[in-house]
This record gives sequence, structure tokens and C-alpha cells, in this order.
Amino acid sequence: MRKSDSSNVTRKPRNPGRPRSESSRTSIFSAVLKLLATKSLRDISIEEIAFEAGVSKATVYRWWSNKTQLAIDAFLNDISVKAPFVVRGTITDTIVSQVHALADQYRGRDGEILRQIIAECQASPEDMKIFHQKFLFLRREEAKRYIRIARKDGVIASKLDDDTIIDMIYGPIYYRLLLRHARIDKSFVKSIVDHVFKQFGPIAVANIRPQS
Amino acid sequence: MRKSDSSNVTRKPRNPGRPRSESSRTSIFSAVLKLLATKSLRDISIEEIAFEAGVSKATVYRWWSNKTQLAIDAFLNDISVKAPFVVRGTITDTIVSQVHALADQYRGRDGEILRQIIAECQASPEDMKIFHQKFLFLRREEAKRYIRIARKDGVIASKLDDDTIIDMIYGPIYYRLLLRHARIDKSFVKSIVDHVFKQFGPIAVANIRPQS
Amino acid sequence: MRKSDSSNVTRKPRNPGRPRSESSRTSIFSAVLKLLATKSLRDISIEEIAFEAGVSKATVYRWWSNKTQLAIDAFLNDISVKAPFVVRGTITDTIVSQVHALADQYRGRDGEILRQIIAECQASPEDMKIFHQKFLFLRREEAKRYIRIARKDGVIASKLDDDTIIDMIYGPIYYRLLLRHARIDKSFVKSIVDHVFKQFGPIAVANIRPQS
Amino acid sequence: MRKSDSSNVTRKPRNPGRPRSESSRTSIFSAVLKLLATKSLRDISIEEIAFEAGVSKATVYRWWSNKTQLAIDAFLNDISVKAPFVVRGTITDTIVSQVHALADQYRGRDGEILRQIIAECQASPEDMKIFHQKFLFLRREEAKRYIRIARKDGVIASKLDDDTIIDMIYGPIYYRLLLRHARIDKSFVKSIVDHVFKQFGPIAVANIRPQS
DNA sequence: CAATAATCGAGACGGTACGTCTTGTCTTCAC
DNA sequence: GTGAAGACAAGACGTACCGTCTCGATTATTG
Repeated sequence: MRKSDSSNVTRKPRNPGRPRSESSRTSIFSAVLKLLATKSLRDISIEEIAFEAGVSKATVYRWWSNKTQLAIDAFLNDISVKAPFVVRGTITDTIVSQVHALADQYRGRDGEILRQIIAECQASPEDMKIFHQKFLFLRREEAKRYIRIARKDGVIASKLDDDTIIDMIYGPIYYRLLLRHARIDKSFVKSIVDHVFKQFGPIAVANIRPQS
Repeated sequence: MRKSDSSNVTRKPRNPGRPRSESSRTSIFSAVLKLLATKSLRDISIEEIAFEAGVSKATVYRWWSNKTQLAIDAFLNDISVKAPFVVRGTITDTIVSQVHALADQYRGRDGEILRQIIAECQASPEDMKIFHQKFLFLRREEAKRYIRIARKDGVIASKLDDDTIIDMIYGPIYYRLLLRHARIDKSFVKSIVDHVFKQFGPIAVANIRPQS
Repeated sequence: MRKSDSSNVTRKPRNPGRPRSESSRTSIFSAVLKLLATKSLRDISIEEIAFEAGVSKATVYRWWSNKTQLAIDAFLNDISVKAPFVVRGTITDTIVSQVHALADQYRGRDGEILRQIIAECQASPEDMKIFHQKFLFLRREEAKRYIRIARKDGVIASKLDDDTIIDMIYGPIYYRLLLRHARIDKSFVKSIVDHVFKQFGPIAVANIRPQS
Repeated sequence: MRKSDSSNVTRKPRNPGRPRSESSRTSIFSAVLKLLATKSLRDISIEEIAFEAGVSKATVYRWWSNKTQLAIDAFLNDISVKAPFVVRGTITDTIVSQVHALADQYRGRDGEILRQIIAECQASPEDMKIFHQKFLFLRREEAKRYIRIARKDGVIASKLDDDTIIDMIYGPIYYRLLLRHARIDKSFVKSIVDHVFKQFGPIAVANIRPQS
């Protein structure tokens, strides 16, 4: 067998040298999440993460430029969308159930981590931008797709732009997540979504769950 | 009135020892605000504040247990309510104009500072509690008074509790303040308050129908 | 009556104003000595002394310019010469018994304090000078008087100057006091004084204790 | 010999990680000695040493637990025995010339440094112990070797133990070094050693008589 | 007896240094 | 080339004392 054969068609052009350790990557993520269970992101040091992960500090720095970006990746790697839009029943049902699922998620550990990440991003526009790109905008884009479906279905007759509608729904939830003045309980979430959907056009009010 | 009387009445119970320097207090506040104009609260060190204020580090630590609590006091000392509830026109007018004034304020320097303070509070429940007591709850209580007036006037017929109504109004604004995905512009604020007030109360409900 | 009369011979010219508190003075001395029983002079702060004495820091600073000078005064106020030259037996007896008494004293608490004071004086020529004037030179002068008597009595025939003879006797004791490589026990002191007095002239050797 | 063999034999067990910087070590020593030329060890701060050496404070603390131990090492690194025992002439000549060389050394900068180190050691038994081990005991052991030779040669017939003899010789010198009441001049040193050596041994004793 | 004056306590103040901690980089050897 | 180990420069942390100061209260002498 010749050399050219061994590097077959589908093989991507493998870099020379020792390949990146996958176990390092995952143990770093585990370490971050484990430490986040005990203290704030701000109070966690990279040294601590490296020690907890059994990895050298340089390895952490080679792959992430700071603690916030590492936390974002660890968070994304872990959650894999616990609050998806599930198409079942009316479009209103789909959206409402997603908002409730999101609230459930944010009441727990994931809300805590998200709170920490958003806090850290306040000190760095660059990190905030990365948070937008890797998390917030993707979620909002997905939400917008369903908002547009709702418009098409006549459930939303309002001329408000998608961003404003999304902020009306999720804004109060994030407000409570970050200000912590009250719990994000089910009745609160129900009040928010009821209020938003009742408002948007008479059809919406009339047809809120006509199919069921 | 005899001397003994007046001394009883007017004498304030002066503490022993050198009195606290008022000029230190104000120059520390000025220093914090000046530095907050150039960088995040997180990136400001107490050493820097002390130097900028021409004060020793110990003096800062004597009066504030950490940077966040100092920032809260500096902020409160400075703002003295730029977005008051002004009673003019209907109760709806009063509330709506306050929300707009608040949004105006948060678009500028005060929003930036508030963002920084809220971020820092995420790392410390104790600091968050102080923020609640010194700022958030006072503002919310004031808002509740006007919400109650609106209820009495029949403008709000909804059975939603005061906290939820407040979060519907201010939540989206704080959401944009903290997540920074979009500006808190006038049209956004108008959309929010219109939406909230159209919904509540019989008149609002009645007025929706004509569109259909 | 003239002024000179009114301020009579024994009356000292009393200053106006509140007189210095004698109780403060003594309680400061007590505090210093008490603290010196637990830690080194270097590790004692003036704040601690003031607190322990129930006195304000300013009172300490008003009367002593630094900790070392205060310690010197506290030490002198306390010891009142525990190792005097007692004239009994021959002049050699007098000197030898004083050296032994001094060694006894230095083995204990007083040696510890003296060690601390001498150490602190190494950092300040001014303090060292005060130590010389208030302690060392007075003691050495007294010793010299007895050395001179010994010379006159023919016990010391050597032409060595008084200072050198004193340093031969006390040097090894202070050496052990300060370097702490060995105890200043009785046999060591005996060896030193025997050695010194045997040396000085045949009379000395012959008459070391002829009277007894 | 094969490669694997040579690597076994000559390989020193190299520690992992970045090796200690030799240039930091020497520049720290230089900084200490330079600063000691201008002020007392007590008045030198570790911050100052680090700055002068162009090194971070943490690097100093990594290798020395305090200023005193650092000063001891800097001193030892620098002096490399300026007052050795040189075997020439009689054993008495050897010892006497060493004592004079030591006095010469102590009259200058080295005496000043030693004074500072001994002073600092008074506040810390641990530091004093290190001073004993790294400096004092080594020097005294060496001196004892020559004392023993002197005994064997009959120059010292006295039954006094080695430590006492050493303290008789060096004690007065250290006494003047530390109390600073008089200079350690050549005539003083000569008086001390003459006195000690005249005393010991039968010849010395015999030679005293003629004077009478 | 009032005025004057020094002392006292309490404790705030501007400073300085402490010894620790974390950051992000660098240097070495091992794989 | 990647990784572990760990030294390094930089610099902030929060604490502890320094020596000074600013108060009001106290305690003496002087007028």
C-alpha cells in the first residue's frame, strides 16, 4: 500500500504534530460546570479550572482567550437545547410550550450559569458579541421563525416587529433571571404569554385554542 | 426657654473621635463615576478609585465593604431620580411618561452604570440584596402606587398582580439594557406601554375590536 | 514678694494645663512589658500597646518618639538594677559576684527584653545612642570604677585600658545573649571571670582569694 | 557503549517545568546588598528589593520565606570567607591572624550587614536557627578544629571546653560589633588574643612570672 | 469663678508595605 | 505540534500599622 492510498479521499488534511486532546477539552468543560455549581463565574480562576481538570493552564489559554468564552462553550456543549420549539397543536401552543420549557430550564442550574455568563459579558463588548453570536441570536432567530409562522397563520395581527414581540415575551423572564426580585414561576410565565397572545388581533383572541 | 432646655432639645449625640471627612466621601463618589465613564466596574480597582479620589485605600474600605456597594452608593448619590412619576393628565399619561423618561435615562450613562452594577451583583447575593433594598424595591414600590391608582381609575381591570404588571412594562427595557441586542429607542418603549395599556381595562378591550 | 521668691527653692515651675497622667505612664510601661512576655518587640505595634494600656495612640506618641525608646524607658523603669556591685570581701569578689548576678538576670526575662532592645537599635543610630546614654554607658562607668579600684589594689596589673577589660568580661556574655548559640550558665561565667582575673598580674594569681 | 547506556549514566533527574531563573537569583542578591549599603535591613522592604532587582514580588517570595533569610543567603553568596584560617607559622599564628582578618572584615560593610542580620534574627527563633546552621555553626566548627590542633600542640593546656574558648576570643569582638560602644581596632583585637593565648598553656603561664 | 492651656480618649485620615492571589506568558522536557 | 509542569512579571487584593489630625471632655493653673 502506498502512502497516497492511506490518506484516502475523505480524510481531511491532518495537521502534523500531536493532535489536540479531546479528553482535555471535555475535562475542562466538566471542571467549569462543576465549579460553577459551587461559586460564581467571577470567583472561579482559570488556575482553578486547570487544576480541577487535571490540565495545565497553558492548555486552557491555548484554546480559549478568556474565562467567559470558555464558560460559554462549556455551557453550550452541555445544554444542547433543553427548550426546543416542538411543533404540536397550534403555533400558539408551540410557542407557549417553548416559553414554559425555557422558564423551567432557567429556574435551575442553567439559569444560574446563564446569569453568570451575561454578568461577565457586561465588562467586555467582545465577549458579549460572542455570546450574541453563539447563543442569543441563534435562539432569537429560531423564535422569529415561529413568530413569522404565527403571523402567517393570523395568530399575530400586530404590526410590531419580530424583535419587539420576542422582547415582550422573553424580556420579563430575563428581567427576573437577572434582577432576582421574584421567581420565574409558571403562573408568571402564563400571565406573560397570555397577555402577549390575547393582544395580537381579534382572531388571536377568538382562536386562541380553537383546534383543541 | 432656658439654656438647659435648648441644649436638651437641639444637641445631637456627637460621636467621639475625629468626624468623618465629607470631602473624602464626595471625592470618592466623583472618582468612581469618573472612572466608570472610561471602563467597566469590573476593570476598576479600589486602588485606582482611592488614587483618583486622593484618598487612602483604608478610607475606602472603612466605609464600603466592596466596590459594588460603593458603586451603588455613588450611583444613588448622583442620580436623585431623573425619571419621576409626574402627575399630569390621566394616570396612564403619568405612567407612560415615566417609562419614557426612564428609557431616556437608561440609554445614557446611567444605563451603563446600572448595567455594571447589576452585573457585579450576580457574583454576590449580599450585594444583590443591597441593590434591591437601596434601589430596585424603592422604585418598584413607587411604581406600584401608580399601578394601584390606575386600577382604582379603571384603567387597569386585569387581575394580574402588581409585580407582574411592572415586569411586563420594565422587563423588556431591562432585557435590552442587559443583553444589548437592540437599542431601547422611543418606538420600542411606545410599543411596550401601548401593548400593556391597550390590553388592560374594558375600554382598551372594547377598542381592539373595531379593527376587525 | 518677688517672683524668684514665690517660686521657692524646692518648687519646680509647674506648667499650666492638665498635668500629665501618671497612671497613663505606668500602664503604658506595664503594657509594653506584658506584651514583651509574649512576642518580640518588633512584632508589637504601638496601637497594641495603647490598646493594652487603655490609652490613646496619641498619648503614647506625645511622650515617646518611637517604640524602641519607649521600651528602653519601660525596661529601666522596671529593673532598677538587679545586678549591683556589692562591696563585700575583696574587690575581685565584688566584681565576680556582680558578673554572676548579671548573668542570672540575663538568663531570664530581662535578657530577653534587652536582646529585643539591642536588636531594634541596630536600625537606628539615634536609638542606639539613647540606649548608650540611658543604659550601657552608665553601667560601664560603674564597672570602670570597680576596675580602677582593682587596679589600685594591685589585683589588676595589666596595662590594658578599662574598656578592653570590661569587654573581655562582659563581651562573651553579651555574645551568648545575642547570638544564642549556647546558654549563659554559671560555669561559663566562672570560666570567663577566672580567666580574666588569673591573667592580670602575679599578685592577682597569688591573691585571688587570700582573705577568705 | 550504546545510547541508552550513556543516557542512563549521565542524565541528571531534570525537574519538569520552566527552570528557575539564575539571573533573577543573582539580581535579587545584588539588590539586597546594594540597598543594605544605604539603609538598615529593617528599613528595606521586599517590594523595594523586587523593584531594584527588576523582579516580581512573587518571585522573591517563591524562594525565600522572609527578608531575613534572603539577606542571609545574599550575604553568604557574596562573602565566600574573607577571613580563612591560613596555616602558616605556629598554630597560634594561624588563629591570631584569622581573628585579625575577621575583625578587619567586620569593621567594614560585612560587619554592618551581619549586625543587621543578627538584629532581625532576634524577632524570629526560626531565622536565628537558620543563621546558626548556615553561618555561625559552620564558622565555629572550623574554629574548633584549630583550637583542637592548638591543644594537641600544647599551646592550649586549659581544660576549658572549645565553645568557651571560642567565646572568649570572638565574644568581645561581636560585643563591640553589636553594641557599637567602641571600635574593633587592631589593638583591641591584639589585646584579646594576647590575653587568651598568654593564659593557656604552660609556657604562657611560665612567662607571666618574669614581670613580677 | 471664669479664662486659659495642656492632656486625654476616640477614632478618622493619607500613606506604605505586607504576603497572597490571579493573570497571561514563557521555558523546558515528554509524547 | 500539543501537553504538563511550573517559573515569571505584573499588579490588585484586603489588612495592618504608621504617625498625624481633629474632635469634645477633662483637669489643672492663673487672673
